[in-house]
Amino acid sequence: MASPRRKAEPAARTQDAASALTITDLAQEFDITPRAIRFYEDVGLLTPSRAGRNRVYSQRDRTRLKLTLRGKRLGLSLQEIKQLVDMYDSASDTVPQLQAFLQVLAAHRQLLEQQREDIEITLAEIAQHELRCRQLLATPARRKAPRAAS
Amino acid sequence: MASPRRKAEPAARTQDAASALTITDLAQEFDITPRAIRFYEDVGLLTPSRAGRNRVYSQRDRTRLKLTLRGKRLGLSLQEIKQLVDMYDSASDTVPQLQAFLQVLAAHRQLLEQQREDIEITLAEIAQHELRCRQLLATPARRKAPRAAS
DNA sequence: ACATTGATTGACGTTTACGTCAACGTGAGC
DNA sequence: GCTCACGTTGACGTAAACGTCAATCAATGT
Repeated sequence: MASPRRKAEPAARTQDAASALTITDLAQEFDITPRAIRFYEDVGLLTPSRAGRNRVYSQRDRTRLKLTLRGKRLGLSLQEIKQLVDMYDSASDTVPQLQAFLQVLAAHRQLLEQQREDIEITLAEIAQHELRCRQLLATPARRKAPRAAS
Repeated sequence: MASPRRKAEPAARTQDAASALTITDLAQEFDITPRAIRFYEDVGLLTPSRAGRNRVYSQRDRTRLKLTLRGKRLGLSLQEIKQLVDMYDSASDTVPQLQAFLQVLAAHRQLLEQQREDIEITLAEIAQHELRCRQLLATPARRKAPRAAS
């Protein structure tokens, strides 16, 4: 309980050394549970190497995790996220592959543009409501006047 | 099968007449199933009146449904949506209520602003990828050149 | 009168995205 | 040698958001 108990790094076994991350490193950095990270691995979003039994995460994994969480904030399913992220570092080279690629990109772009519009509208409405609230709070306490707006 | 089979509208029983909507009306308009609409009612998002056993939806219900679906596109849960939508037409009048109101609005605004940022970033990346794809497709068929980018 | 069409009410099933718990291994430090 | 914190592997549980029946009822066309 007293000693810092750092994980000693056995002289960089096979990996890059410096960029090696444990599962709790990632969990803490992104404020999620190890369970979630393992689940993302099951889905195929992460593919950590192993040091014995333990998972070792590279910077590539870290990036993919970051993208994953961003996708989640946008309401995408893990499958959709995988589609995107896989393409991000696959760099296909055949013509039909590239065309399919473009299809998926276009679909996602449309979705995102729709979302952006929804967000703008909602933000505008929220601003309206905030304004009204503040005005009501600013009025000198006229209690309960259920009049219709003029 | 030949006759249009419209639902005759029994001389506007108790409601506004013109704005009366059936569940399938709504379902078709918003391209969802009646089941989903009933589910939204269970959650408390919709409160249709009844014509006998059948549900009758007002324009208010229609609006709330529209807001609901917009919320869903933004990845909000039905509970979160209910929070927002309920406030939209509740117009509380006590000071603590208004302050709580503002709290919820601020929270949602923050969430939406985060999302907007995520979307901008993702759209930018997608644009990048689309560009790269199109450039690859435009190159005069040099098959498989696994060179690193210069 | 009767079949058809549309709506309703349970009730159970399903998918997604993890949470939770148990049992076990394991290197570090005392 | 023992503990102990950290990690792993199942396995099962769960909440959200409906889907999918089945049974039933009600109005309507013919």
